[in-house]
Amino acid sequence: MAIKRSKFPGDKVRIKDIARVAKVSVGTVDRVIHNRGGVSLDNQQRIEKILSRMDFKPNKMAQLLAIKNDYKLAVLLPESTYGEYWLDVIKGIGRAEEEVVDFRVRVEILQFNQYDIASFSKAAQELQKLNPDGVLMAPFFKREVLKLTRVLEDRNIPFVFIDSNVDGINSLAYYGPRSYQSGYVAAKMMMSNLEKSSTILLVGNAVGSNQTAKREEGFLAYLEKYSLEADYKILRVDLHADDDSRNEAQLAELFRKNHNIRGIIMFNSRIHCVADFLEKHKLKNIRAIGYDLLDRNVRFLKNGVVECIIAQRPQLQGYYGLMALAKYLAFNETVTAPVCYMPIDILLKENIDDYKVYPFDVD
Amino acid sequence: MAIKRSKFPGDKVRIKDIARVAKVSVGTVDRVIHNRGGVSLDNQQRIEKILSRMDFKPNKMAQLLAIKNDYKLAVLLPESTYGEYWLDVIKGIGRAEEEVVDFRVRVEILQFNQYDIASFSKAAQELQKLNPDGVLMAPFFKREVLKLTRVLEDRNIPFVFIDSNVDGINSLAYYGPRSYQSGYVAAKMMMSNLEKSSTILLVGNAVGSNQTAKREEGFLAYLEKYSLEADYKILRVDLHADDDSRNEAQLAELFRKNHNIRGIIMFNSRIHCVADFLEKHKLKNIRAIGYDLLDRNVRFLKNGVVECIIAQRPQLQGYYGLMALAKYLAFNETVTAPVCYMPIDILLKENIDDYKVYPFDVD
DNA sequence: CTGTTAGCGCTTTCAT
DNA sequence: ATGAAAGCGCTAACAG
Repeated sequence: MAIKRSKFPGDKVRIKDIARVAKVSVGTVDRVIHNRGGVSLDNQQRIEKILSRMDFKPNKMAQLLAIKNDYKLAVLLPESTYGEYWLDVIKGIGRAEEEVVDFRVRVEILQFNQYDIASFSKAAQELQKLNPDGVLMAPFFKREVLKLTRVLEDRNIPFVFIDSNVDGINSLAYYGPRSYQSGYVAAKMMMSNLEKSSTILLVGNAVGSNQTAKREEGFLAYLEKYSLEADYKILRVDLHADDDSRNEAQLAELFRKNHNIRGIIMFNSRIHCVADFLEKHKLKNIRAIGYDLLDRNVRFLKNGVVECIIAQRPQLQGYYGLMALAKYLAFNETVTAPVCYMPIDILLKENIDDYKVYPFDVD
Repeated sequence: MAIKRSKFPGDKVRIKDIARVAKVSVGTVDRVIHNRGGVSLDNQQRIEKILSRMDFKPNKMAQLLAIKNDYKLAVLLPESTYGEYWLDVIKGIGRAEEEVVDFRVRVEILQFNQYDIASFSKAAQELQKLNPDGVLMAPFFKREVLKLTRVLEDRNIPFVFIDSNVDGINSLAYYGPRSYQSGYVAAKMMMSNLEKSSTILLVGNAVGSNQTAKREEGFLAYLEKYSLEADYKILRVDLHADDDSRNEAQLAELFRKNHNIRGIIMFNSRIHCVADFLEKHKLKNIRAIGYDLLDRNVRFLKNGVVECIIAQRPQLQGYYGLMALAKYLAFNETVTAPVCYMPIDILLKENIDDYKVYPFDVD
């Protein structure tokens, strides 16, 4: 299909125009635009006035063409060993990178083991050696994070948090969930029409992350708010990240001892483990609710073993995080939403099919 | 905060490099890159090979700086008289426009009365006079749409549909909801724990749009699928777009005659009318479900009068629609997802607060 | 058919 | 403190 074009309306005001009006050279105008100094106070002020009067907006193309520097962004994330959650985050980062690669922004990804402080420190070291122009990170291990951000602040390197926020640190932006609130939502989904005096099983992390803990808090807060604790029996158990057979034994034991389990909520992303168990033992009529759209979770959502999954847009977190840095650095744009919480998405069998966030994605 | 920069790695291959390798001038290379013809077959093929071997990627900045044309996109949408739904669409368009305005893409918005064919035709006429390079439209009035798209196809002007799709038309892309499915989801939300043998009130459009009809179909399909029709009494009524007092009378009448109404689903975006009524008459314990996050609807969601709102990302539709055109025209990018259905978002009192789609939005 | 060249708007260096 | 001019990579008009 041939592409038609219309003439460009020559309305934009250029540096040259400013220079002509101010009766100075483009060089001088450029100096005041960028506060490079070396301009007489008189000229300085006069040109500034003209600049704003004529509403000068630099042409980004020309700017980027003329500038010879590029921006190196470092990304610090957990490895994606335990489910593809972090892969989704990286996908979003990749999409953002594509959009800004033409603006001389490059991205380097560093990963660490989310259960191993030392690996975080090591990655943080590497990051410092990279000497990036900006950093995007998931702040695991508060102490280490503080150490790192202090260095970054010293070097005037801006950084953005995703996944969870750290109080008292002046980051450029935070894009992530409100875990407490998402636990609250999960409770709502769990409790609507759950048979009274039945048992609800809460499953947590053996390793214990801040995020799952907060979700649980939110969940319990809902029960309390609507005074539901008395009507149900609440059971609590921790499962391990990798020991499947042990987990299965644990679940079997629980179900043997409790015949009235009607609801299971898993606060981390491994509801599929529970679903595996339920499916294998043909346990029906149990409402399973979990987090994060891992493929295995989605499968169980679609076949009805899992009732509901709460999601928090991992892709979007990565995308927005990187874009915030890129816009801040390459476009000199201020970040208008320094703190932005991800929507708490409620996914059911019935609405999972149309749930995609990026139509321009490759897959 | 001072911005640090690292050196740009001089890795990019330029037209000049290709020319040197091929022992021709940049002009010739440019000709084959753009298939402008006038190149000997020999050179043509040789240069093409070198181009791909050296993985030449044009520098967009330079390109956009050199090109003097701009792209004029026309947008054809309903007026936003009846609630701010279309304002949200426009907001998304505005955001997209901002992102591409530096790439010489301008946007002109034309609006019509969605209840008046003639106004659509008139707007379509204007649009043709504009002679845009691309068109984004909400295809109301199938017949008229066909007329318009035929003209556009004749002139090789690409167009994108949002809000609803038109079968048998070869649009560049479609971004919108699956209304049937969203009705199905609404039914799920309605029926979970709804008291048996109670009455459900379905409210439709007096004017009747395709979209509301499809939502209703989906809703009923759910009831049928789970054989719920027998357990409930289904009542149906149409309300009018603007006649508030008449609507109120109608509702009052219905409630007088039916004392067991426990659920109300409104298939258009005016659940707030129903909510007004419920609030005024202090009718509690009735599950009201509706569509679209108009401010008035959200208010009732937050205060608990409305239980659930189904939303379909109007902003995103506008944003993606415009971006698809812009990328196609200004960036020569193919549209990877010609048909993309919007997520069916389930909003409750508990998750409405974090529901925003654009962290970079002004508001 | 092919090469040359003058921009596009901005940055930056080098004189003055 | 200021101006002139050489690019950045690409396009397009013009000359051969």
